[in-house]
Amino acid sequence: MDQQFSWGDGAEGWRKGPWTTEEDKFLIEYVGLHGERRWSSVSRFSGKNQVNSRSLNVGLSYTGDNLLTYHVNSGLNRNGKSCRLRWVNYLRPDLKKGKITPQEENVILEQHSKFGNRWSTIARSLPGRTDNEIKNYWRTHFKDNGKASLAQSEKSAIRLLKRQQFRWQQQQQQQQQNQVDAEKFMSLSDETAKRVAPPVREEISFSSPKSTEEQHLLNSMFHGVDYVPEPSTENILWGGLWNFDDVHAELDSMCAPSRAIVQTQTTFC
DNA sequence: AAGAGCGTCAACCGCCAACTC
DNA sequence: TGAGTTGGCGGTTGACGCTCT
Repeated sequence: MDQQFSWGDGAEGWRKGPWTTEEDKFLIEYVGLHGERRWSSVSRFSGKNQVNSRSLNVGLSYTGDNLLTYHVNSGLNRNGKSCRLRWVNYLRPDLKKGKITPQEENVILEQHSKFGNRWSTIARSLPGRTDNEIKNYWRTHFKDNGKASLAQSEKSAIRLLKRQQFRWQQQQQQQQQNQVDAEKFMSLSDETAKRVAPPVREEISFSSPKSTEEQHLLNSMFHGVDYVPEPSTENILWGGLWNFDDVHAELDSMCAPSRAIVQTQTTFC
């Protein structure tokens, strides 16, 4: 959280830099009441949770004499553009988090060949994906493909594959652990069910939804729908990434186990 | 072990079109 | 009708974490 101090305030007094969970909460509350418009008035809006809202704009600034100035305002001390961007790219409940799937990758390639760098146009073909996300994806995966040497592509691919295999192993371990836990829980549940009070909805701590699960939790908050985790599509992506024609044979053999995983996951989905 | 390099992504900037008064 | 405001868009930057050398 100390990052916010390094970014400091903008020339016009607007706060810049990473958003805090409180600011997110405030913005969500604002959009819930006023809809996705009048972004510039977010800064003047005071939420119903006045205590928390006030705490949003507690800022510390360095004055130059080893003094930290403490200032409190009402409203969200962000400019309209920043608010809109945060909402559109991160807080919108219909956002789809997680990796770009091969299908989406194909759409991006297809649309980019039609429209070029018109990211917002491309994004309309991919519900739940933002122009920023697509832009970043394109830059990361395709932009320099023409320039990149084969050796670099291979190195990059090997590195990515290793990382993916590592993650998959971790996922498997986690699943096994979850299964063990679930079995333990089930064996205990019969005994405890009689003693436990009616299920209490666990309070969601409001943090930035970094993961798909967190994003779904946010969706639940908006729509009152219970969150049901979807099977991970992360591995499926690799089917798409490995479509490059010039991938070395060595990589091919390395991919074999990974492809088996992809197959399994695909049938699961 | 440590620094360099790379990938990823959130956020900012500047421009421009649409809207409002 | 023109000036000011607002919102949308594409480009760019910077931080962070991971991998490589």
